[in-house]
Amino acid sequence: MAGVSTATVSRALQSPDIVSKKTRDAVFAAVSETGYSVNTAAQMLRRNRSGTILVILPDIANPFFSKILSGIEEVATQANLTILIGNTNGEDERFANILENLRNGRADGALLLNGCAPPDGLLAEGVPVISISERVNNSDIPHVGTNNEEAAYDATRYLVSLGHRAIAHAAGPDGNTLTEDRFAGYARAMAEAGLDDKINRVPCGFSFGDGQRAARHVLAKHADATAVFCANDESAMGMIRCLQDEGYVVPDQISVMGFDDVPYASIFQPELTTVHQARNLIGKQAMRMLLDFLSDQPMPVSPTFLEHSIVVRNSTSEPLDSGFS
Amino acid sequence: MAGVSTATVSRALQSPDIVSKKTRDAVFAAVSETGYSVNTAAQMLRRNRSGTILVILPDIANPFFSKILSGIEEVATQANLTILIGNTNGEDERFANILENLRNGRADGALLLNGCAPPDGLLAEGVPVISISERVNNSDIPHVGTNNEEAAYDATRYLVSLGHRAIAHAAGPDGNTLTEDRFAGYARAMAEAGLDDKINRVPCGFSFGDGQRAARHVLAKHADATAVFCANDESAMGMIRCLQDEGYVVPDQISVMGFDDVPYASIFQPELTTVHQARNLIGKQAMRMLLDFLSDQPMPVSPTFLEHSIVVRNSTSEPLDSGFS
DNA sequence: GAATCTTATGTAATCGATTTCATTTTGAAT
DNA sequence: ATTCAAAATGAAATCGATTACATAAGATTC
Repeated sequence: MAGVSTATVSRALQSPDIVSKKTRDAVFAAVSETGYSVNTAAQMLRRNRSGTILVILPDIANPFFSKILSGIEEVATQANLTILIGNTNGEDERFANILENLRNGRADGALLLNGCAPPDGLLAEGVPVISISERVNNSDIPHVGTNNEEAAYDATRYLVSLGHRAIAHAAGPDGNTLTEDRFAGYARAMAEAGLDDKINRVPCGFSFGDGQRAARHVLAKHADATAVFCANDESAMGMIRCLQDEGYVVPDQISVMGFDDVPYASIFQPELTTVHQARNLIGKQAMRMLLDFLSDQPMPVSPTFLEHSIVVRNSTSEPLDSGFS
Repeated sequence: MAGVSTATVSRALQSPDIVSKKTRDAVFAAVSETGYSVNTAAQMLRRNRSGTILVILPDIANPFFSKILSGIEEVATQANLTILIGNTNGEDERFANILENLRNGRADGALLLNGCAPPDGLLAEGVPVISISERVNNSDIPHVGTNNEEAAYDATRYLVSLGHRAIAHAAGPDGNTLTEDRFAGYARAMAEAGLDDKINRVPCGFSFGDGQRAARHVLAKHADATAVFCANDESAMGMIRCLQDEGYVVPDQISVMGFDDVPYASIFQPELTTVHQARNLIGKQAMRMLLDFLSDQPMPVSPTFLEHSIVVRNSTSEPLDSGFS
């Protein structure tokens, strides 16, 4: 004890400026002497704040999320907030359990990366939540991410500008807003180029294996395609690998484009042409918005979109005149 | 309120069996009616337990850690524990901040995946800690992982068994126990095969770029090498890519072997021959041990090693008689 | 039916930090 | 030196769940 009351200790630690220099020094000295550390539980209880925000994602191992996470962490750390990561694994029960953290006070707010609306009643009243990357359908949850429709439009236009006409789209999993947004952008660009009759939506998915399967589908049903725009990078790599296994040369005979620009996109052979998302910035921006909510700032109603860009590498080129044969 | 005291509510929720069926039902009814949720802060304060364990790792984005994490999570979830992830980014300051969670009561114990000893005094007294994967030098922290010396020995023996003689080792970063253990296993296998004079430790690192740089080193200084055993998969991929860029064919002219068996090892071309670590089991085992500590079981003194295995894919083959030229 | 033992519940203290309110100290102004 | 405002501190209530202890209700035995 430094000869002062606990009240003064608390003040010295939380708002050093309202305490006289003399006692402040005494308190800090005692703190470092004893190795005292504020008890978080008591603080949480009294303040009715946990100083923690919950990040909910479907799969921690997915490299797509890692940069977003770093962005979130950066801002959270600056603001002295802890982040608690909840891995849903795509399971509703896990999701529900994770949301419990908002009701029992373990977290003050949440960032939602799994694109699922919290079931009715599971979301505590007035708890700030922001969705990232994947919009949540039919909900008024504020959103931060990439304008997927626009980005897919740009990607498709790029392929068109190379001279491609028969461009297929390997779409993501059904019931996912990313899938719909990206398909819409693709379809718009195709229509605008007068290629309505070339619009081909190939059912695919987001995994490497999905891409391989979709490649066989393309070869079987759309053999005239000279380019495929895939819903994400992983499926694009699967698509390419399967095409190569079948003896096709990418991009000479068929161009393949991805979406996301994951770290591996530039290591894969051929290096992947793709749509770059500003993942770090998305994370930062979302976290900043959540901070605003936590200090009772008003919520924006329209989604916040961050810049995307087309990254041209070696998986796309001008088509052979005849298409591949 | 269900007509009972708060004490009874607490009992009904925490140990349903010591409460009469009638009141138990009444309490549960009231709970689901009101959507009541136990306040974690108060519970933590009173119990002097957070029900949280801290997982400290250097880089959340590293795919090597993801499977370990899933294993940890599985066991933790079963035991009704929350896991808090701390990302050090390799920075000491971050590390210190993260350890603070053990002293302020936010977490009850920790799993250490960064291979760094907690600085003196920063580790709260009597807090259980287990190191995973990377041993912590000069410390008595219990350990769970792969026997790296043995695994590297097995890997090297596999290359020897293919007929290789001039086998270089691209070692990991200095000052890392993994680096030393793996080099030791390599050296032991080489010596045992009468190849002491062929032992070549090439400075490398764990990243793709490190592997590329090390490849140039090998070409420049050890042109007789017919095989390279790399410290991990990522550097092995970099090594292969650089060799390919220089016009060599892997594995025909030179074999390259990795370590870890990360997800990408089987997608990379050529598919990577590597050492598989039971990462999920390692995570599970470590978490189980931590649970034991938390319930005052004694700690094991010797490290717990889980099975590893050699996964043969396409980046290794028998050497050309003459080595590459 | 009384005595005894079990089981179920309530009362009240407790965990540790924060904060309102009251009190004391300091400093400035006259 | 006196007065008054401002600044610094302390006392005590509070957050919500748990639990030792006390008491009440119920079951069991004779």
